Amino acid sequence: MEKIDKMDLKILSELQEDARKSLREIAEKLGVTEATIYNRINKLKKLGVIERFIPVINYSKLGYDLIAVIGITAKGGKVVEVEKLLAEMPNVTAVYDVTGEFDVIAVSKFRDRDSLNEFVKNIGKLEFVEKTYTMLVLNVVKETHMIDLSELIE
Amino acid sequence: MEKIDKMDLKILSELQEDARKSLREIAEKLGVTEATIYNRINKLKKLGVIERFIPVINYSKLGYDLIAVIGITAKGGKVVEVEKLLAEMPNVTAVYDVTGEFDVIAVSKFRDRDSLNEFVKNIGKLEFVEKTYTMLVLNVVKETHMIDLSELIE
DNA sequence: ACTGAAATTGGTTAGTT
DNA sequence: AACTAACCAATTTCAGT
Repeated sequence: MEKIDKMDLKILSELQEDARKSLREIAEKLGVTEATIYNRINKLKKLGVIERFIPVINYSKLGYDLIAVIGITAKGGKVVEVEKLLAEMPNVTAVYDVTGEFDVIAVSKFRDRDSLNEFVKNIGKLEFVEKTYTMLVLNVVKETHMIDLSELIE
Repeated sequence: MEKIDKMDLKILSELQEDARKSLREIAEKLGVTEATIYNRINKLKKLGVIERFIPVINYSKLGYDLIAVIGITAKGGKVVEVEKLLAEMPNVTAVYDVTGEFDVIAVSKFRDRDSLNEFVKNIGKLEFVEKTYTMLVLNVVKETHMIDLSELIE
């Protein structure tokens, strides 16, 4: 399909600042018309570069105060099965297949200690799970979900 | 103004589906007027429940194909300094202060092996860093940045 | 707090260069 | 691929309840 140029990256960068920013505002800033921005954003969605638009919610303010990073080792060759099970769980926000001591790293958020404990115990009991290593998050220092694109623009 | 009720959670849930969804659409779905949705969203922003709106970008399609989860141990009492340095780095998307073998877990994304190698080496050289453990991400199984709020709504 | 309507601003489409 | 221009839709404000 089509190629991503600097105008596209600039639009992405504007949306990173505020995804509800109006097309008109972006257009003015980048010196093109609204229709151009409109078409470019549609192109980026079609290409799958923009997957969706989401609110960044402070889940802590909704009571989700407990975060755990969990390392999991699967029983021989069963990594994919374990990952699938983890990915289905609504409290799990990230599942990474990784190299090293663990096969999988999962990030999960809970409203109370009981839910977290139950979750960890259940994972440990899963048929294909060899061992788990739970790291309780004491403080979220950074969580942007984004990469600064400025190095690609100039 | 203060407390978060079920209407607020329903609005958040609608925005999780699509943060650029129009106030009119949300209003119709929830059986109230646009102005109500408008005021509620502003309340949620003011309360810090909604921090911002962002596009979910497929960074892999922009060339950021290398992801690493890095465990870091800081030298005696210097955890905060290490975290601060990590948080300042543009390629680092998450920094968690954790319990266990490591003091800090960082997630970072790169465009090439050299950048990643350089990054890991630089971290290892930092004054306050005792040791690092790099887990290369082979596959992103899940990365939603969101928690399903339905358990709080009904 | 919510509504309803007015005023303002934004999104979308078609046609043109 | 981007612009103009028109049209329609959505956002924001505010008086009234």
